[in-house]
Amino acid sequence: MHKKQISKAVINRLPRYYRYLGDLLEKDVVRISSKELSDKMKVTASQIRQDLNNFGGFGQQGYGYNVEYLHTEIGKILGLDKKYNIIIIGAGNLGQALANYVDFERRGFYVKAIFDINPRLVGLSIRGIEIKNIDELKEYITMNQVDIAALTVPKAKAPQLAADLAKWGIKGIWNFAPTDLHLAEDIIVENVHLAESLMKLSYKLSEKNKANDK
Amino acid sequence: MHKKQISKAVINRLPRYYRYLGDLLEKDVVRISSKELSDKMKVTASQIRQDLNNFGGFGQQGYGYNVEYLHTEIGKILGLDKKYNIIIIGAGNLGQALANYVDFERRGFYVKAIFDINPRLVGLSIRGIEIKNIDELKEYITMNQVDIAALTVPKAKAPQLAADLAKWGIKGIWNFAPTDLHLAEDIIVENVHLAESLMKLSYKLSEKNKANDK
DNA sequence: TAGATTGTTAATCGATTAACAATC
DNA sequence: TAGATTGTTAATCGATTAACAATC
Repeated sequence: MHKKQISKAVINRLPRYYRYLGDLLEKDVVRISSKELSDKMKVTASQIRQDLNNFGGFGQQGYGYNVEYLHTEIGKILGLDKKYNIIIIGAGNLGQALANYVDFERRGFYVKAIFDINPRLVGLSIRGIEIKNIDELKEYITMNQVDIAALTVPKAKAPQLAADLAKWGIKGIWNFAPTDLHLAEDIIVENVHLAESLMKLSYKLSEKNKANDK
Repeated sequence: MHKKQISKAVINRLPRYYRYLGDLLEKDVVRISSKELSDKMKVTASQIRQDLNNFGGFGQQGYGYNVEYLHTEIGKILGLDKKYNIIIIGAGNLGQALANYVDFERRGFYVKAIFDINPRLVGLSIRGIEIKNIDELKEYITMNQVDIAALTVPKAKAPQLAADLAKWGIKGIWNFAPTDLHLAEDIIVENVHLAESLMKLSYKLSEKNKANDK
């Protein structure tokens, strides 16, 4: 059976749908039409229906979509019905911020350990999660089920570390280092490049300035 | 004169070009062809040439591109030749992580103040930058030139705060709150939705699992 | 039933890739 | 000059939007 590949553009929009549906759910909204949702989200109703129908018919003619049901189904598509064990590598400010972000657990992402190279940080705890020495990383991954490693280490350290993580059996890397990790393609990498995000903001600001100067 | 609008896809790629060129520059690489760069970046040479030619002819036939020149020119396109004053609103973990991220200054982004509602944080300093009471926000913005506000506050507070910031004359918002800010269109918003990034990773992981189960 | 809204096909639009003449 | 590589046009591909029959 030939399953049509879902386009990347669609996947990128799914978390946003999920967020809006979660917000509606909190407001006890029971049903919503693609038109109503399109008004809220500033996208076309057609796009919403096309996107959802990549995964199945979640709506009902003449009625629209049941908010709770659609929220749950998109959650399943995103894999949020599963639990993931995360380790954070790099206990700097960003690593600590991630470790403190309790909301992740609500979505099934559990931070199990933090690793750092700095002996002054090793032994400390964040939210009850111990900072371990990075020397113990290999053994930890081998002995525990770890699904995701969040990489908040300096750029220079990231590629080698990522290669090691892949070798030791990590499945996914949430990469915050400002570099691309070129790994075997069965290792999933999701990048968060803050500097690039800020540059986009900078671009848009200077575009606006140019427009105003005219 | 009719200036062709640059597509969003192109803008999104510019910071990545800038990063690769910066890396080449550090390695003292003088020239690079679109073909060589395409091999490194895993994109087509054709796309690189198309992207760059939206902004002008930066290369030379038979030679390629001068790395330093191209780096500088893309920097100008991105507005990195200008200086920006940033304030951070929300001195939680993420706000503190941003305040500590020295590298931003290298690119012309200067963190001038941090604001928080929590009286226990007010008065503390991060890298010599004082945490002020959020009550002083309006006056600060009015009295100082502030270009960008990084918003690292809880979701519930973000929309009202963003509306206030817009009213008080902020030009750009770097939004880390997991919500969309619907503001007048002359206010530039750049979102960093960490939870959505993690969901994409989750999706890709569960896709891989499904493929393996077959 | 009549009205509303989906699911889905077809049309349009835009982005990417290929190809090659221009030119360094 | 000959070889290399750009800048740019044309062809292809994919994503978005429009339209409407199906159906609740």
